[in-house]
Amino acid sequence: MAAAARFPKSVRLRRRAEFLKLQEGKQSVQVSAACLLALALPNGRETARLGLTVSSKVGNAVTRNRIRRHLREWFRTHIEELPKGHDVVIIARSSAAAASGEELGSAFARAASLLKKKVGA
RNA sequence: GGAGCAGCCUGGAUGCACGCCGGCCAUUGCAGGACGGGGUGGCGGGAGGAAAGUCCGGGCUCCACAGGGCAAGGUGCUGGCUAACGGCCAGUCGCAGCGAUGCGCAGGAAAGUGCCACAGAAAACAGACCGCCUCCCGGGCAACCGGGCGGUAAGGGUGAAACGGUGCGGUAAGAGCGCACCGCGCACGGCGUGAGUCGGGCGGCACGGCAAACCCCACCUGGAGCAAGAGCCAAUAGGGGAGCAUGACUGGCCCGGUCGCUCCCGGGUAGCUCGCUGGAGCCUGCAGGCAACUGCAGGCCUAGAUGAAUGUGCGUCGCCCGCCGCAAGGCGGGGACAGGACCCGGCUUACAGGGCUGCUCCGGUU
RNA sequence: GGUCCCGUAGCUCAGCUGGAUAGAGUACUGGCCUCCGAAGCCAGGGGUCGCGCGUUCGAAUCGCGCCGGGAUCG
Repeated sequence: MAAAARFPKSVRLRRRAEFLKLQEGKQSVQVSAACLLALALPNGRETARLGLTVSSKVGNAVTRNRIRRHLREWFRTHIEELPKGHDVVIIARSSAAAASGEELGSAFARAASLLKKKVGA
């Protein structure tokens, strides 16, 4: 199971066009959980891919990095809870600045289960 | 011991597991082979004193190689340091403080223009409202009153500021009218590279303030920015329509220079690589200098990402706080400001806690 | 990386250039009007002029340094 807990570049969104496809595409599934906003869209691959959006309105660079790293850590350890073969974009709201690492993880978990339900249904 | 001033340093340490970024080596396999990309393994590397704000200065790159004039902007006591600076060091002067020290856009107001509300007679070539005084005329016994020609600016009151201040002499009353001291100005001499300072002398006072008002003087500045710019890259097109050519571009304008230009349709502007980290570099020693800093010698290599890495979890030790305990100790909690994006030199701002050095004042003891 | 703007009463703004009264609308309070309310009329309260330092006799205004908010270009 070591391979499942890794986070190489192949499971990340790395192009602006890929983000825009989810944010502006009408086919993407949208879900809200606590301080997070989640978007999902089938990507034609076997695994899920993650993209994170934490704008400068959330906080300074240290705060944004902390949020990004916690969300990435949860994705790395819980990738099987996400819908397979989908690109997932997580957008942090400004309230995420006050959330702890555990709160961010549980928010991500709720968003993931909601997404799975919506996509599977 | 207390109060304070200045400068500097530090910004937790360490173990295990799972990860991330890039480097080197090995291996696998796509491939005819190499290069290159992918997978796997090993080795060692991976945020700051401010990385921040973007307030200045430079390197570097490109532009029509930056030439002249005007304009615009900046700097502004002196000397030095520096690649350069609005920075730093050492001094001068002024202000604050008992002091150590701190702060200061600190040139020019007899080049010109402008402004100085209210109050006050008058606010900047001076003049005279209430006053003071000699003389003359009139009245009155007189004290004095009224008027006039003059002389004054001491006193009054206003103001932030009233054309040197205080004292003595002097005078009809007064006045730098004269003298002493202080202030101011001028030239001279000593010291200093200089800003200045010290000294004695002379002048009788002229020159109100504001230049963080316009301005004058001296000095400085070409523009844009690594999304600069270059390569893979060969074409950088070519076509149709309309308009202007007294046109357009080059940093604002002119000279100078360059070219046809602009708009619409259509097409394209994707991606990767380089730039990209070895540099005004860091450490140590010696030498010069009050210092900033510089020179020489030796040693060292210390992030290079690009939807953007340096993380998460569990421990141990150390620091701080609270509670329990006589104590050893136990339990719980806390650990700031903040994250590279081409690179340096400064400035400014934020910051839990800890440490070092020098100095000042006050008190006590010997 | 570059450039620009704003901050004044609870809210929206003027005053700043060219220095000397801090004002307007709205909201709030009280009164008048009305049977009551709205509208209208009258009166009143409410201001560290974002912060600090400076220049000046005097600073919302001028200078410098910050803080906060926003816009824009590539």
